Amino acid sequence: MATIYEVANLAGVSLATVSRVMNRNVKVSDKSRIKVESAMEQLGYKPNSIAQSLASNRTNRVGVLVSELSGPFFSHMLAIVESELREAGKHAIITAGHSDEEKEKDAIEFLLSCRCDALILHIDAVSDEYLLELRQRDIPFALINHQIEAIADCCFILDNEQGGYLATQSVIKLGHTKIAYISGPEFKEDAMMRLKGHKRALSEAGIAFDETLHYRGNYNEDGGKAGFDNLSDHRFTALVCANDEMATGAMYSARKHGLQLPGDLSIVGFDDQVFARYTYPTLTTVNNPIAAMGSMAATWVLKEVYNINTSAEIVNLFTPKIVFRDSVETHTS
Amino acid sequence: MATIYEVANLAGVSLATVSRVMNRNVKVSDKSRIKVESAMEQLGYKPNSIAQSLASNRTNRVGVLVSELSGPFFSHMLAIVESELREAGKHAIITAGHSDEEKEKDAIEFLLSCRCDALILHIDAVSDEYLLELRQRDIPFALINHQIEAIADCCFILDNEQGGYLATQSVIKLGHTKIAYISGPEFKEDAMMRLKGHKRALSEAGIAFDETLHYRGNYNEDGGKAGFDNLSDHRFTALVCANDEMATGAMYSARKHGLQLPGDLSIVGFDDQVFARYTYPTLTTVNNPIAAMGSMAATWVLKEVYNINTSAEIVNLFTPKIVFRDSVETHTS
DNA sequence: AACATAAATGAAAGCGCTTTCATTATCTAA
DNA sequence: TTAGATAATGAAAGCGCTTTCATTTATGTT
Repeated sequence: MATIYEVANLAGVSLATVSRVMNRNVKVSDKSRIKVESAMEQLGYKPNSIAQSLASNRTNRVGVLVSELSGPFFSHMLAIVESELREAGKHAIITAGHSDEEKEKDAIEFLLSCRCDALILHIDAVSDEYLLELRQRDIPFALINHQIEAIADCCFILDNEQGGYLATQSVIKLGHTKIAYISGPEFKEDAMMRLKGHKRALSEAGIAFDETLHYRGNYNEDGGKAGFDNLSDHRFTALVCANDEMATGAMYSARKHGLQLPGDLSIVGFDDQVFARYTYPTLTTVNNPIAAMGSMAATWVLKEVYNINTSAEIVNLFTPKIVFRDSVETHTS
Repeated sequence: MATIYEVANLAGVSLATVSRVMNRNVKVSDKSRIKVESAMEQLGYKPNSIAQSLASNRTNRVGVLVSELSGPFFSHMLAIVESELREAGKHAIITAGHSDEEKEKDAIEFLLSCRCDALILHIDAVSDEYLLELRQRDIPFALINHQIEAIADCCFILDNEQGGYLATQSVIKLGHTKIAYISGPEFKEDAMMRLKGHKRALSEAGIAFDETLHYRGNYNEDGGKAGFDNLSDHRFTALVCANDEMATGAMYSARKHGLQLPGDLSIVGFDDQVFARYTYPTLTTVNNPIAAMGSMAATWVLKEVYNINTSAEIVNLFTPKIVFRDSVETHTS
C-alpha cells in the first residue's frame, strides 16, 4: 500500500503539499496539484484513514444507537442513516441498547471508545441527567424520539400526542363511540403521549374516558392479546392500540373470540410498520416517520459536526398521519 | 483524556510496560502490573483505539455487508453478528449492497477503506472472480449464502435444495398432487436451488413437473401477486413459493379471487421471516437460519482472524427445517 | 526596478500507541 | 559465591498522516 511519502516523492513535492491536495481546504497551485494527483493515480494511492484520524483527531465515525437492531422498526431508519452518512464519507457504527439502562450506557460507552465524532441516539431507558452529562464531555449527539428541553435543537421527535389523537379520531369519525384503548409501557414517553392524544380525541367528541376500556400493554404482541382478553368482557366496537405489534396481537385474540374483523370490531394501530400491510385485514394505523427522523438527525450531524451541507433545513418536530387500510369500518346501529 | 505517557509516569514505569499490561500477551511482573493498573484506575485511562490501530496495524473492525439493511430479513442476523463481535471488543461496520453489482463493489471498497480486519459478506451480484481477487489482496472474509468451491472453508450456506424439497414435500404429504410453484429470480443461486429441490420432491412422489404450474417471480410481494394471477387459470390445490414475501402476495391475490385459505388452497413460503407469524392464516414455511449463519461467520472471523475462541466448532452447511402453521391443510377428494 | 504584500511550499513536530532490541534484574545450579 | 541462563524492563523507532511556522516564490504597486 502506497503511503503519502511515496506520493510526495514521485510528485517531487513535500508531504505537506500532498496532504493539502487531499484536504481541499488549503490553496495549492494548479501545477503542484496536477503533479500530486497524477502521482496518486499512478501509485493507486488510498489514504490511510486510521492515520488521518490519529493526526487530525477526527475519526469520521458516527455512532448510531437504536433499541433493537432486529425487527423491522429501526432497520429502515438505519438503512437511510447509513447511506446518508456513507454518502458524506462517514462511517456508521451501529449498536443496540435493548431498552435497558445498563445496556444503553454500555453501548454509548462502546461508541465513545470507538472515538466517534458524533452520536445519533434512540434511547428508551437512559436518564436525562446522563445525557446532559454526556453533553458536557462535549461529544455532540442527536436524540431521536426523545425531547430534552435544555437541548431541544438536537432532539428529533414525533408529535405522539397528535398521533394518538388521530388514531382515536379516525374511529370516532366512523361513528364509533365505545372505544377501547391498549396503551404502551408507562416508562415510555411516547406511549404516554399517545394515550394523552387518545383522551383528547375522546373528550373533544364528548365521550368520557372509561378506565375499564383501558388496558396497559407492553408494546409486544402478547400485550395485545392479553389486552383484548382482558377487555373482552366489556362492550366496544373499536379498539385503538398504541402500536402495531399490540394491534396484531389483539386481532389474533379477537378472532379467537369469534369476532369478524373489521365487521364486529375496528382496530387501529400505531407506527405503520411494514407488516401492517401484511395483516389480515390490513391494518389502519398512524404513520411514524422514524426513518425521516433518522435522516434528519444524520443531516444535523453532517451540518453541525462536519459543516457539510450547511444549507440543509433542520426540522425538529415531525407530524404523524393516519393511514387508512381495511381494519376499520363505519359503525352503524 | 489521559494518555499512556501519564500512566507510565504515575506508575513509574516505561511506556512499553504500560502497553504490555494492556495487551496481556507478554509477561509483566506482578509488582509493575499492580502499579500500572492502579495508575490507570486513578487517571480513568482509556486507550485510544485509533492510535492502537495505527501502531499495530489492526483496526478491530469487521465489515459487514448485507443486501438490505431495511426489511426484517437481515436485521436479526445483524443484531446477532453485532453483539457477538462487540462481545469480543470488535466493531461492526454495517453496509448494504442492494443486490447490485456496482453498489456491492462500492460497499466493499468502502469497507476496505475503513481498514477492516475482516469482512462478512452476504452478496448477490458480485462475481466469483472479484471475490477471488479480493482474497489475493489478503483481506480475510466470510461468505454467507454463497458457495465458492475454491474457498469453501469460509462459506456459510443453507442447503437450499433441501429446503425447496421440504417445502414441496410438506404439501405432498398432505395429499396434494396439483402443486404450483412460484420461483425466485434466475440470477439468484438460492432461488435456483430451491426450485431444484421442488422438482426432486415432485419426481420422488411420481408427480411430473408441469411448466404451466410454474411462475418465475422476483422475490417480492408483487411477484407473488402476479404469480397467482398468472397461474389462476390452472387447477392446483397447493402453491409453494420460493420466499415468504411472494407467499404473502399470493395469499392476497388468492383471496381477491375469492379463495378460502387454506381450505381452497394451501400455501407454503420459504425463509420463515418474522411476518410469517402475522399473516392470516399464519404461514407454513421453511426456516432459513440466516441469523445462525451470520453468527457462525462471526465466530469464524473471531477464530481465524483474531485467534479468539479457537476451540469453537465451525459448521459450513446449514440444514433447513419446515415450520408448520395454518396456511396448509390436508387435501381430500 | 525596487519594495511591500500575498500566496505557496517545506521542514519538522506530534497524534498515542506497539514492538524490536538492547539492557538490567532475577533466578538456578554447581 | 558466581557464571550462565532467563525473565522483566526501558529506549527509541516507527505507524501514516496533519498542521504549525518559517521560508521561498509569485504578484502587485509606485
